[in-house]
Amino acid sequence: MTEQTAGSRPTLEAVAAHAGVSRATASRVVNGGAGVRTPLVEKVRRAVEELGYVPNHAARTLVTRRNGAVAVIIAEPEFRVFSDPFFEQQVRGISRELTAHDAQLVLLWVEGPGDHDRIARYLGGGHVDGALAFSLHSDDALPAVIDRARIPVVFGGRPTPGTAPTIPFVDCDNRGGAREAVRHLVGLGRRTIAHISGPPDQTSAVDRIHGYRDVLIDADPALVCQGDFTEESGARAMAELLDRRPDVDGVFVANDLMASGALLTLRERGVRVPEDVAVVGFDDMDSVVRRTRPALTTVHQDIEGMGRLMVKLLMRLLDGTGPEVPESVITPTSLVRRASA
Amino acid sequence: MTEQTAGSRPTLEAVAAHAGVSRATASRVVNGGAGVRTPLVEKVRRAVEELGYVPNHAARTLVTRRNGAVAVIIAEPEFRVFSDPFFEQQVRGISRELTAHDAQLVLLWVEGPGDHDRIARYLGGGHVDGALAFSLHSDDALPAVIDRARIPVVFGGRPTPGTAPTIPFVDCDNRGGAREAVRHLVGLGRRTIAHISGPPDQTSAVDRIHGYRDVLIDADPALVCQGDFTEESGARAMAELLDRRPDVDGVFVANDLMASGALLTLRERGVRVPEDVAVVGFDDMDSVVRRTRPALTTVHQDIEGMGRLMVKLLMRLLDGTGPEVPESVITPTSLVRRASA
DNA sequence: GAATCGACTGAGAGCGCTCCCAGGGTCTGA
DNA sequence: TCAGACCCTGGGAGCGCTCTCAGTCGATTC
Repeated sequence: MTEQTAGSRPTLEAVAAHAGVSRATASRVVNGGAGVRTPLVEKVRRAVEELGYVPNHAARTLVTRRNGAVAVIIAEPEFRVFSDPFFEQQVRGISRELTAHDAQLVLLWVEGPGDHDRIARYLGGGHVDGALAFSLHSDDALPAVIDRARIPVVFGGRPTPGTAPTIPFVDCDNRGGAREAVRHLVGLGRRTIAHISGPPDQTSAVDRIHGYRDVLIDADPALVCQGDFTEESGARAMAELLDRRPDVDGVFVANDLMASGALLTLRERGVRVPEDVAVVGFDDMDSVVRRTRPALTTVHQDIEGMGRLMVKLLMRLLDGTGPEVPESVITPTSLVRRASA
Repeated sequence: MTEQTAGSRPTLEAVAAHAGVSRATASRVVNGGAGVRTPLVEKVRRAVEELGYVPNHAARTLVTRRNGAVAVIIAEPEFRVFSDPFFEQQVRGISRELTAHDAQLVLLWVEGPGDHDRIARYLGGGHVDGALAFSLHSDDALPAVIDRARIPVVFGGRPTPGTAPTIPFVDCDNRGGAREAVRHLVGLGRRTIAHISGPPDQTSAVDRIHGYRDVLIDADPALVCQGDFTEESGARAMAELLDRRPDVDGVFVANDLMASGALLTLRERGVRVPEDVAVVGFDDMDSVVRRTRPALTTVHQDIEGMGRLMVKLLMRLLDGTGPEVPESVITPTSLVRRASA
């Protein structure tokens, strides 16, 4: 019996032969060695080492029905989602946690509805044990596509109500964070507090408005101006707000990027921050916060931690541990006080 | 949700039975249907449809020894490689081309030397057919790790000489592009042309200096000032250059980001661009070029195309088509003339 | 009309691994 | 010293698919 076939990699069979044990025993050792006597474990380990044995992943998956890979679905309906620092941090958290679980990250990049079929086929094809996706817009058909694949999925961000009710998600406490931001402004003695909101088809934006309204129940509707989460839109919204209500003395902006834009407008108009108008952002995005003048007071969320949490939730789903449909997780936010408010 | 086969998914066997053919015939149809009579093809197709059959990837891989996945190795020895627009574009190109080849992208995120073992094991474990990696710094041990895995690999960017001699790469014509940039400055009648270079442990930076020297053989060494590819370093280098040689009337900067910094310094010092000093960058990075004043003349490279090319090269390696060791590809660059030179 | 040929089809042998189950060895208690 | 209990170990049966190879069947040719 030849031990090592030239060319191809050694198999478990070869390791077993080399160690003088059966394939079953070799397999046990390779998978942790529980229930195998120490001397045999040693022998097998040595054989593995000497032969440079690496388990064949496909063969293992075929019988275990587990392949140790998780898909991360990144949809790019618009400009540069991928290089968004928010995404980067979340994906990093996911990657780290996945590594800790010895699972692999398979990137599924969706460029449009034309890809949905491909994605569905892939997810359904048993290539991955589960998937992580990000809920973006309410008109996105992706959640439905993913749902159809019938594999465990966890969302990053709360999906639009009704889109995917059975899928657990991880989101930060957008509403609570917004409330805290607004209360902080109130606590500072501000009387006329405006809100620059994000696009209404994203739940995070909607939740943040709700948080604002929770505190300021009777606020003048003219005090809410909508942006689209970009810096320019924040600048524009701030200008409009200033025109509508020159008496504004506090602004809660739905994200840091727009807050940065708002700060620019305020400076241009000669409005002092925080003396005349106090500004609070949301996200505590490092790359933005570092460069605003004055330093931005904002609502911090642990983005990387949310990524890790998504993986943990998914792993629980895969293990079958915990409740059948694990409840979603809302992570806490905290206000970071800097100079702008 | 719907009923569908309780528990496990239908197998080829089931499809065959449903269609009244053998497993072999069903397999042929699923894999293109060549050599099967039309009525049978129809029958099998219908069975596949009705049963919602999806091939089991692991089983297929087990016998074909091909798994249709390619690893993209992203090393992050420093701050935010991932959200770098350069990377984003390249990865997008890779992703698109991979999809066109029906292959899957597996992301391998390397966070440090501690991960090397994991990566090596993964690459060697038959999880992927090949790998794509980016050569970053000369002191990086990653190329060696990858080389040891003995699977087809293609690099993005030329590796440091001696690191991985047998691995093909895709790089743009850094030297030629640099030469064109400098010649353009010469053609503009500039006499004292400086160069702001990148970090010397990256081949792209080295090649660009070489290109500069190719044209300006006798240039004063004081005309070359080193940066680290960041905007700030470009600003600093420009300041130093101005101090050393106030008579400078042209600068070739090794990348756009540093060029943007240089432009800032020039403006601060009241030096007119391009009247007093003409500036040429490198990369034609959209996000940078769009915001410089004046608009930056720069050397364009097709980054997404390079990503696609990496995949094409790898596919050729996997197919066994073409030469045993395919030669690397150097993509052309082109000068984009804008206002700064 | 029979022989030859070519085009399809299907049976069966694995790919490399895990896991069930029976059998053998060892250890303990009487 | 021997039976019974308990551990280990190894044989063997697949996991679902591809692929070779032999066999079938209709068509073509003389």
